[in-house]
Amino acid sequence: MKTHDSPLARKLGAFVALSNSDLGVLSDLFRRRRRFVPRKDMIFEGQTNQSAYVMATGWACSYKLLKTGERQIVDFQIPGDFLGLRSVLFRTSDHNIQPITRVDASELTASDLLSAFQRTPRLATAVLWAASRDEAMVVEHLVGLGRRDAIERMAHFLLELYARLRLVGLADRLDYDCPLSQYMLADALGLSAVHVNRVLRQLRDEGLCTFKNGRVVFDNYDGLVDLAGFDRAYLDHEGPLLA
Amino acid sequence: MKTHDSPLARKLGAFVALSNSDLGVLSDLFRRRRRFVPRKDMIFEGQTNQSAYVMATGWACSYKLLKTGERQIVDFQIPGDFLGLRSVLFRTSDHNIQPITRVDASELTASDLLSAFQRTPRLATAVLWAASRDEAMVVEHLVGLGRRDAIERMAHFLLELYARLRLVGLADRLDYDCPLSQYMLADALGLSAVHVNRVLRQLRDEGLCTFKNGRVVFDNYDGLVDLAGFDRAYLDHEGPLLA
DNA sequence: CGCCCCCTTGAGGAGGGTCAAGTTTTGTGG
DNA sequence: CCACAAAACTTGACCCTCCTCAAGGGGGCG
Repeated sequence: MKTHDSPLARKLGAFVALSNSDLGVLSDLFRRRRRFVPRKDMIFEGQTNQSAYVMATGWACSYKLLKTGERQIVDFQIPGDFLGLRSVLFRTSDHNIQPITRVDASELTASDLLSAFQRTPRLATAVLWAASRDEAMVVEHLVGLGRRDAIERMAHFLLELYARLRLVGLADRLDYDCPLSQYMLADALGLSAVHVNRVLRQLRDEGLCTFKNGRVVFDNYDGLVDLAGFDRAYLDHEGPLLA
Repeated sequence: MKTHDSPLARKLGAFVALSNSDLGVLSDLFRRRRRFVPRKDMIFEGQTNQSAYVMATGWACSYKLLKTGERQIVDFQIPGDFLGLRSVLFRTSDHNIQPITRVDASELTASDLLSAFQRTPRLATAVLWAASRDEAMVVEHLVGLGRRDAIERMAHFLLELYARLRLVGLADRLDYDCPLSQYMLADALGLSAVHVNRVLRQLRDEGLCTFKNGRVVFDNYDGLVDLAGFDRAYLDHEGPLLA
């Protein structure tokens, strides 16, 4: 069955063994497909009674806007990720989500989720695991903004993205496609776009990593890991159910 | 009953109306009291099968350490806050928690929580609200590190703390006791301790706010809100049950 | 063809870091 | 209650990251 190969199934399956009936319940969640176009927000701050989504294809970002008009990107979402999982349980969204590429996503209501959880508690565990991992990524991002300099931040970011994409089968041995502009990287990493450009050039010049024309290539993976102080522990985060 | 006045009951009660039986279930969670001393971590990274706690009195902080030895404080915990709520559902903790003052906290196991939730679903909703608010605070903190300068960051931080303390009855009209050292502020705000000192002096010199000898006093609250671009929306975050 | 977005590079400046030295407050033991 | 040590706070001088401003080039699309 095709949906058993969905990015979400792939991601959850890497940490919790899912039975065929778990997978069946999971694929039921994918019925209401919706499509979104780049640059038109799909969820925005202050909106109430918001749906949540599971990304099937495409990239998106969640962000907040300051009074001054500056933007801080909190996280990027890739296939298999949940969008707005928190806003479905609570009344209003506290952030915006904007597609970066064309996005296909399945819409979920709170009752879809709750009934799926009742049918298979193991799936509930897996979804909680995913939510916990998302939170761990936000915390790691915060640590980077507070205590890493520009080049370490960039290296760490590119490595994290690689690990996430591999998990859903979207990265090859040592490279991946990445539709993010230098402006988006700047807003995610708390830098100016100009400095992002310089940092990328430095990584290239030092033979560590090349990001050009929408593709990231690791020229020296170990060197990059070392520079970034990258430790995958916060991503692997074994699930509570192993069997 | 005394526990009906606990900081946690006070906090949850501000957003979800809790019945007497809800409050009774809640107070059952406070049976196993434990005490911790400053500077000895109560939860640490990598530790498995960790308990969670509800703070009754005292202050603590959650933090991560970089390879280089630098520290980034992710959040502070005050009375009424949960500690390590995530680690109780998942196997290993991804951060450390250290008491700042003497801490009295009630230990909770996963089964304590789940059985309480079964007895009163409204309490489950309230706890989820609290967890969601904690996550919103982490996101707001991330935004500050990425896009606010030092003085805005400090102003925003002091205002957020004030709002949190008021909610549990630990702040007076325009001031509060605060046991945080300038070193801790530095590690939370992504600054050096020296610069924290200068920023505090600037706030004082400009007649906005005075932080001295463990006490924060707002000299010009509105001016500070304006400087910080502070918007309480992410804290108020109305619960899903109003009645 | 022209516009818009994105990338690139240079020059100059500001915010915040580091180092260093001195002062005040807090905590501990006698 | 005092003496002393350890933290915590304060301030100055200097410097480095990263920002801002500015200008130019490439590529995709209506």
